[in-house]
Amino acid sequence: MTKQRWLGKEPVSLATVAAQAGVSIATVSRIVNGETRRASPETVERVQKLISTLGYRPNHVGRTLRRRESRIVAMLSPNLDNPAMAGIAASVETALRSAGYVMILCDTHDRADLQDEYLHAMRSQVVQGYVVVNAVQSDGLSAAVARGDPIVFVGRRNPDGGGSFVGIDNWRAGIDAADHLWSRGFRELAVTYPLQGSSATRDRVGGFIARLEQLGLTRNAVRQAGASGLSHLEVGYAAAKSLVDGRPWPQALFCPSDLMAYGAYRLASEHQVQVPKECSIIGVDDNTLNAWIAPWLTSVRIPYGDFGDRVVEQLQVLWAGEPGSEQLLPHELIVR
Amino acid sequence: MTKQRWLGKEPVSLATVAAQAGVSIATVSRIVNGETRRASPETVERVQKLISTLGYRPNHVGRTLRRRESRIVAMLSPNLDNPAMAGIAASVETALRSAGYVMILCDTHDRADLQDEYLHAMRSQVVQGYVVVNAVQSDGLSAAVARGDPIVFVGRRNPDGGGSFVGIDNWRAGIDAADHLWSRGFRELAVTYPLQGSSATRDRVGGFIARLEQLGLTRNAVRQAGASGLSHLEVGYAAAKSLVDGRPWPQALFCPSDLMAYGAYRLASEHQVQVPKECSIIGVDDNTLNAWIAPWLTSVRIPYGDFGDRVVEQLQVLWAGEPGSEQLLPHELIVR
DNA sequence: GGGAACTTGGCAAACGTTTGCCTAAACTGT
DNA sequence: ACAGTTTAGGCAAACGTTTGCCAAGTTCCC
Repeated sequence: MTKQRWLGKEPVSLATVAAQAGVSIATVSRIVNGETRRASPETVERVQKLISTLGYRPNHVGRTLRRRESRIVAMLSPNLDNPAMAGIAASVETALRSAGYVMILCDTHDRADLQDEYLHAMRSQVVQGYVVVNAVQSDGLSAAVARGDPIVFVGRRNPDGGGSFVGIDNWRAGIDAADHLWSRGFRELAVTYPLQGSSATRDRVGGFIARLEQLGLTRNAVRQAGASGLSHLEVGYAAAKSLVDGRPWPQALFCPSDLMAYGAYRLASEHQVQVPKECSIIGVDDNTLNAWIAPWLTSVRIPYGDFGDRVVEQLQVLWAGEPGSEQLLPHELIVR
Repeated sequence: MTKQRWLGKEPVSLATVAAQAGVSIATVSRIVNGETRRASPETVERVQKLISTLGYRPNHVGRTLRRRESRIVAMLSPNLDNPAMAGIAASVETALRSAGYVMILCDTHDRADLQDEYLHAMRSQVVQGYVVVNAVQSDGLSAAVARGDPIVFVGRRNPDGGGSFVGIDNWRAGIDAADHLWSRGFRELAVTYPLQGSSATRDRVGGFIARLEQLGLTRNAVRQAGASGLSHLEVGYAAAKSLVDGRPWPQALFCPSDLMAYGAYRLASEHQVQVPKECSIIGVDDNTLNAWIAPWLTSVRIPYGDFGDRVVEQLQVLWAGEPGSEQLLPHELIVR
């Protein structure tokens, strides 16, 4: 009794409308779905009036069971606290909505077990597709891919390879960062990275170093330091610490994410090192807040706001039974 | 054919398992739900083995239709891009998950029409409850409240009054900010606010001004400026601009949100005004990033990470048929 | 040995939709 | 007038579960 009060006092269904209108459920269903040719104009009008006065709304659960499509898409994201992830979530949500879908959001905390748990749970919910941001390797994911479930990978590629992907050319982003610093005349360079890095951060760092070698720096001339930790903020701080431990700060430091750059910045502040005067820091993401409170940071802007549309495009491709593709969006170096 | 490939090649249902096991659907259903006393130990084992080898997972849609509970909760939030909102979303998601629910996330962009559209859509999805962050007044919302739908309001109270609420004592937060600045000896004070402000920001500003009057400042001694705009970042910038237009900067400035404080900070930077040396800025929220890149900002910390548990508590109260209550969480002034 | 109680499990009705098929009645053309 | 077509709408099966009720068979107690 009290348990189902959430349904409203009057769970008005097709049957309710049909009874009031004196027609069959089938007829009401057809009218609801716009198939007006199967009923006389008077019937249609009578039923439509009743629908609006009774406030009838099709029950999606019944519809899903019958039609076998839920219009629900699951998004699995690691830590939503990361502004970049939140940006992706917002963008995808908006794009899905305008395509008539709703999004179930799952925070995997970057853990393989939680990712699997969610993948299972979402399958139970009969979701129509998955958007997996920064996927980690896991059995459940491999199984879903093998099953042919429609999955769009965002940020990181499918750990098992293949499939739909939306992101940027991370290697190229690293190259662009290197070119920028080089053209400014910096030669004492350093890079920090997360130890349990994903393909995305690895590529950024890889591109950065490879480019510098191409430009004439020896591999050892580029100082490198990794660290591990929960958040990129802490990773950036710790990595920077081990980088400058007892040594002078480099002229410029490349961090494969803005959060890591923030971590490095904190250490620089503690060391009274001025950014960017004494040490330039360059990150990746270009968080919205940078323009307001971190103008000292140069960053490779990733157009997260454009991800949503591409993700939905890819989902539609997969739903059509065609193979997905890689969508690389343009990034842009922002200097303030 | 291709259309339903997402279901997997073998949509294994109770019927599948039952057929293989040579028992009825009912028996399998009972075993799945742990009602083992209704079958012989051998049957139970045989069925359970089959369940795991076939990879059977209960279909939530069928279950929802029958049981009339979807274990889905809808969260309506304005702009997820705001780190505070993202923090709430993350916290609520985690709390819901550990209570066995999943969350559908809807970004209302602070628009009444979108809020209504989502409320309708979620009702169709037969969600079991709603978490509405910074609700705006709308017909659909009033209707949902009147219907007795379980709704927990977060951040802003129910515009129509009453109901469950999770948030902080905003008036008190304003008071605390005033006390802090006063105790530091500042007497030339100012405050900015959004023109189309919510009850939350109004209360913060109201408490701030009321306290200063109590302390002996006349109302006119507190400089005030409002502005409107899409984002609090821009509002903060514009309000600060109109505040200092041709006049000296105050000793301290209260902004009812961190984002507004960031906006004011940008203007201060453009005016070569040092923060906090020449002008102290105090915000509300205490964004995680403050410790890393905005140590100049004093802020009233809102424990967003604790919101999730309280929200779920309130939902459970509502589901039990009891009236919800107001949950005011403790805030804390953070000075760096 | 006979009723009571328990064990094991099946039947079938719901939950709200959608949709292929059927059927009358009305209309059309010749 | 009669066959053929169109119109208007109902029937019932399915989608995957859950669960109240019923029915045999077994055990137990006196």
